[in-house]
Parts: sequence; structure tokens; C-alpha cells
Amino acid sequence: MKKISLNDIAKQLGVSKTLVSLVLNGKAKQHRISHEVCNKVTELAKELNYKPNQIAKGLRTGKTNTIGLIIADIANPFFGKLGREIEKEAANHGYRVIFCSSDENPANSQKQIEMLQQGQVDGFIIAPPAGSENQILSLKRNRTPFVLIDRNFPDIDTNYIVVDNIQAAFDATSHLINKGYKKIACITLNVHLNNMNQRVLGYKQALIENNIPVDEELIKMMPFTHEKDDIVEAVKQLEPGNKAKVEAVFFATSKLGIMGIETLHSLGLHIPDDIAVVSFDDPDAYKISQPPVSAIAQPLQEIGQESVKVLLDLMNDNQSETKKIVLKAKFIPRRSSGA
Amino acid sequence: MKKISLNDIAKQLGVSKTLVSLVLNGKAKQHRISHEVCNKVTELAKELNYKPNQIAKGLRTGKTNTIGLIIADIANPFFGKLGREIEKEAANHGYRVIFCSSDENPANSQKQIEMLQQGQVDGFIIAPPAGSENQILSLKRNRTPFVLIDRNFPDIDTNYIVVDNIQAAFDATSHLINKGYKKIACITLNVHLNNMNQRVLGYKQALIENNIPVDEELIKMMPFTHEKDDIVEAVKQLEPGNKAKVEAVFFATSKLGIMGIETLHSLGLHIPDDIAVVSFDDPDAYKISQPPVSAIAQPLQEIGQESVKVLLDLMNDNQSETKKIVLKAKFIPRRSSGA
DNA sequence: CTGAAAGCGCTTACAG
DNA sequence: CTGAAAGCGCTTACAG
Repeated sequence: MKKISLNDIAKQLGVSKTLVSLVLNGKAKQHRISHEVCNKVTELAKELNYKPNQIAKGLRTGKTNTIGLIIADIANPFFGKLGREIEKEAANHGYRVIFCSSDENPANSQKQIEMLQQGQVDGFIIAPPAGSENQILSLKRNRTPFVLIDRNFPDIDTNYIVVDNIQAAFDATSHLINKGYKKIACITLNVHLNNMNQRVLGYKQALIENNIPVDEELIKMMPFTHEKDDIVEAVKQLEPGNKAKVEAVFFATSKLGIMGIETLHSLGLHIPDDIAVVSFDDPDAYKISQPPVSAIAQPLQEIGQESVKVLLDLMNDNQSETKKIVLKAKFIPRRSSGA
Repeated sequence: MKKISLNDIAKQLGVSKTLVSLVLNGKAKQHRISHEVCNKVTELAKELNYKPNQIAKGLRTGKTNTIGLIIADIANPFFGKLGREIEKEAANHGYRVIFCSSDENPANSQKQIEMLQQGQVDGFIIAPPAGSENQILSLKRNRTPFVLIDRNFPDIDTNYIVVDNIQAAFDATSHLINKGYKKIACITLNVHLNNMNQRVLGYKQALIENNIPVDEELIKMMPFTHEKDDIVEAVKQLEPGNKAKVEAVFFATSKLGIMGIETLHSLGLHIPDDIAVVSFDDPDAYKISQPPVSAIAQPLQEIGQESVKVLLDLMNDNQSETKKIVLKAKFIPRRSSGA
């Protein structure tokens, strides 16, 4: 079954490709093409199950109706859910999306961006890894439409959709303080991403506002590629009885939280009696965990929808004013913090 | 910064496009192009940061180096992790992947396949929803390369990579029986997918082999779009004390399991004392759950790698013999079933 | 060793 | 109202 082309239809009907193209693209009226011809074309196209070749169309028009999405890891439920929202919103507008996982490695995102820039994609939605500033600047120079999500570079003027990380971390930490916890640890990633910095900042601000001294020893930075062992080590250092008694811990990502909670359990510690827990992000795991884990839920649907919308505006209007959108993340107290 | 093309290079060097194309595609030797010219071309290409337009290349060669992946839902951690493996293996071979979530709805997968068949993709990896047999047959008729994953249609001769669902379900159920449980419920999806049927079959076979009568009342079928309420209802019907005392439950998917366990907890039931639990698939949630959940882990990396390899073979060789690969899934006993 | 030309399947001025 | 022609950026016989 050979693919049929515009030409096939044109020949069978004894008309020109131009005509067929015009009709099939809904420009019949505008070009005052006769009703009769119009119908003939539409019918035969349907009969032959004609599907325009998007590659040819793309070459000609310079549009591919495809979005490149670069995130840290599609296997991470946070990005999985976010990716799904983006896919959904894109599909609503007739766009498909190519997924790329960078593993927070700028060399990877570089390769992925270069690969997709070779005419494969009309624009990008990117969660840029630390150290990818030059890539983002290069996209700006090329005038490639793109929008950042999850994190952004404060020094670079770009479109972005993020959440208020400071506020969210502040809320979660304040909640712990209100519950009477004072020795509160923070486990975060040691990557230079502004969202991570902000989470630590919010944590510190809550302490300071409540006259609790910030103890840098209680802030543990994990490499992004952290393995179980790293977490075990960090958690052990925080273990109650070891030096100062730690009463609670704030995990800055759900991946850290999941591994950390697993470790706490395996050390025989009880949550929240021995140590209270709150975490950024709200994967399913936190709902079935016993006790359920207090978490900061990001508005994934809104982030997904907005990022696609902003990108589409950009690709169509080529507007110059950058859109900087900061959404609220919601803290959900559960039993892991005595709620 | 305008994109630069083959022509730009050719003009600047005063040679033909043919020459440039040949050199850049590594066919210089084969066409005995002089070393000198060869170097000039390579250097200028690098200097101008020339990137061939893949769309143009695709139109000419009929190859896009893109794979279409159709799964139920990328937000589901099982498919998220599987998708990541596929993305990785594809990237290793220079392929990108377009992700589509069908939500197990054949109308969706139909639309997605049609969309991607318009020249956008060289082949498909598909987890076909129930009722999509005609789409698969149509792909066969078109001679579109594709491979099925996670489930297949026994009546259609296709390439596929699946796990031995019967064996895995049998193992998990046998484990429960060995632990002394007799009244074992099964919560599954009411979709007509052979992998789901096989999971129930394995469950039944284990019962029969141990002389435990199969009680159809203990097999609950949920719609794929199940909400919390459906699970609550089903679990309540199984609640110990309600009619026959149910001692254990086998969840046929992790999505069912996660919701089910959440429900058991909220009903105040203790796992495994009040009711033991085993589940197909092994999301992170099961590891931090208290108690950790006994689970059937599928070999995601192998499924991902094999599916890409089989597809690539197909696209290159157009070989006729179908590859049917059945991998083993591994049961991991944890404390939720008294392990 | 190198180049002119055709063509992949479209869209879009342009002309009539 | 309709068609011939150019061209998007490549690759690949073909010819010399």
C-alpha cells in the first residue's frame, strides 16, 4: 500500500496540485474555487484516505508541529506527570512532543538541543541543568522559541514557568516549627540550580523568622546522581543521639525523600515519633506511606498548560516581551509531621 | 543568525553541493574525492557550525530517525521508567522518540498512529490498548515497522516483547499460599488485554494447584479509569468480617495497588496482620511503604532495549520472521505478605 | 575526481 | 476560478 500524494489526487481528477492543496487546506473560499471542484477533491481525498506528508510540509513551511521537551528524567514521577500535562496540552493544539532526559547533565542537554535544532522542532520546553547557561543564551541568539520550566537562570532574561520555591519551603519548615520541632535538618541536591537554592533559602528564612539559629551542619548536599549509600550516610549523620538530636527533616526533592524515608525505616526509626518528615513534591508514594508524608504539591497541570501556551504564543507571534510566571505550590500536612 | 545550508558551503568554496554532501556523509573515499577538497569542506563546515537539516534529509531519504512510542500513560511510573529505557536505547542508535499516551483508549491510539504515520516516524513501539486490533493489522498491511510491548494480540502474528505474566502471577499467589493464606482476593482491570487476563490466570492456577477453590466473588474488575471511589468500594467488599474473611489480596497493577493500599490504611486495616498484600509491578512507593510491599518487578531495561533493537532490525533489514520475546518477571517478597 | 540535474511532497506567489 | 513554476534543503543516479 503505497502512500498517496497530492499529485495522485490531482492526476486522478485532472486538476493541478495547487488546487488540491488549496482545497485541502481550507483555502477554497479565499481563492473562490468552485463548489463542485471543491467537493470532488474532498471526496476523493477521503476515499483514498489521503494524509499529507508532514515532512514535506515541514520542509516547505518551516513548521514541524513538534515541540522538544528536555527534562531531567522522564522516569522521575515528578517529570513524568509534568510531561504528561505538556503532552496533553500540546496535543490539544495539534503538536507532538519529543522527550529527552538530560539527567541534569549539561553535555546531554547540549547534544539534545543541537539534535532537535536541525529542523526537527519548532520550539523547546526546557528544565535547564546547572551549567547550561550558554545553551540558553545560544537559543536566544538564534531566536529559537523556548520556555524554561521548573528552574531558570536569574541572570538571563527568558520566558519561564516556575513555582515560588522560597514560599513553599518556608511554609513546610514553618509548619514543622509550629509543631514544636526546632532541630530541623535539610537534605538537598548540591547542584547549582536556583530552585534548589531557593528551597534551602525558604527553609532558612523560616528558621530565622522563628529565632532558631541556622546550623549549616544540618544542611546536607547530595550529588544529583546520589545513590542509596549517600543518603544512608547523610541520614545516619542526622540520626537522633548522634551529636545534636535532630527532630525533623525537610527533603528538597521527592527522590531524596523516598530514599531518605526508606533509610529511616531501615534504621528502625519511627516517623514522626523519632523524626518528623516533610518533603518537596508529592508523588503517589507519599500517600500510601505509613504514615503518609507531608508534602509540597506543585501545580503540575498549570505548569504544563502554561508552558505550552507561552511557547505557542512565542512561535506564532514572535512577541518580544518575556513571560515570567511564578505559581504557588501548596503544602499538604500529613501524619509524617504530626499533622 | 540564519541557518546555513549545504549550498552556502558549496558557494563559499566554489564547489558543488554534491561534493559537499558526499564529503559530509563520509562518502569521500568511496567517490575518491581529493584529500585537499575533502579537508576544505570539513573545516568550513565545522567553522560555520553546519548542521544538516534533518527534515530535508528525511524528505529525500524517507528516514526520520524518529520512533513513535505509544503507551498507556507516561505519568504512570511503570511506563515512565520503561519510556526512559526506550529513550536511552534509541538515543544510543541516533534515534529520538515521540511519546504518546493513549489512556488505554483505542480512539486515542488510532489518532496518534495516524498522526505519526504522516511521514514523521520510521517505526513504532506500541503498548496497544484493548480494541486496537484493527490498527495493528493496518500497520502490518502498510508494512510499517512496529513492535508491541507489555501486551500483544495472540491472534495477530507480530513482533512483541512481553513478560511471562502467568508465571509471575502464579509465583506471587503461590507465595501467599505458602505463607498460609487461603482466602485470596484479586483486584484487576476489566480491560480485555491479554496481559491482564494472564495475571488472573496465573492467580487462578496457583489456587487450583493448591486445591483452593476459585471464588469468582473475590475477583474484582475495575475500569481502567478507576477512581479512588471504585477501589474503596471493591476493597470494602473484601473487608474482613464482611461475609467471608479475606486474608490476602493480589493487585494486578501498581496503580490499583497504590490506591488499594491507601484505602486499606484509611479503613484502619493493618498490613499484613489484617490483610496481606502482593502486587504486580514495583514502583518506588512499594519500597518506602510501611510495611514494604511484596511485588513483581518487570525487567524494564531489557524490555526497553530489546524493543528498540527489534524495531531497528526491522527498519533496516525488513526481515520477515517475527520476533516474539517473553521475559521473566521477578517476584520480590517483602513484609506486606509476611515475608 | 567533480558537477548538473532530478526529485522527495508539499505551498505559494504569480500570471492569466 | 485555475495552473505552471519555483523552491524548501537535501541525496543520488548519471555523465564526463
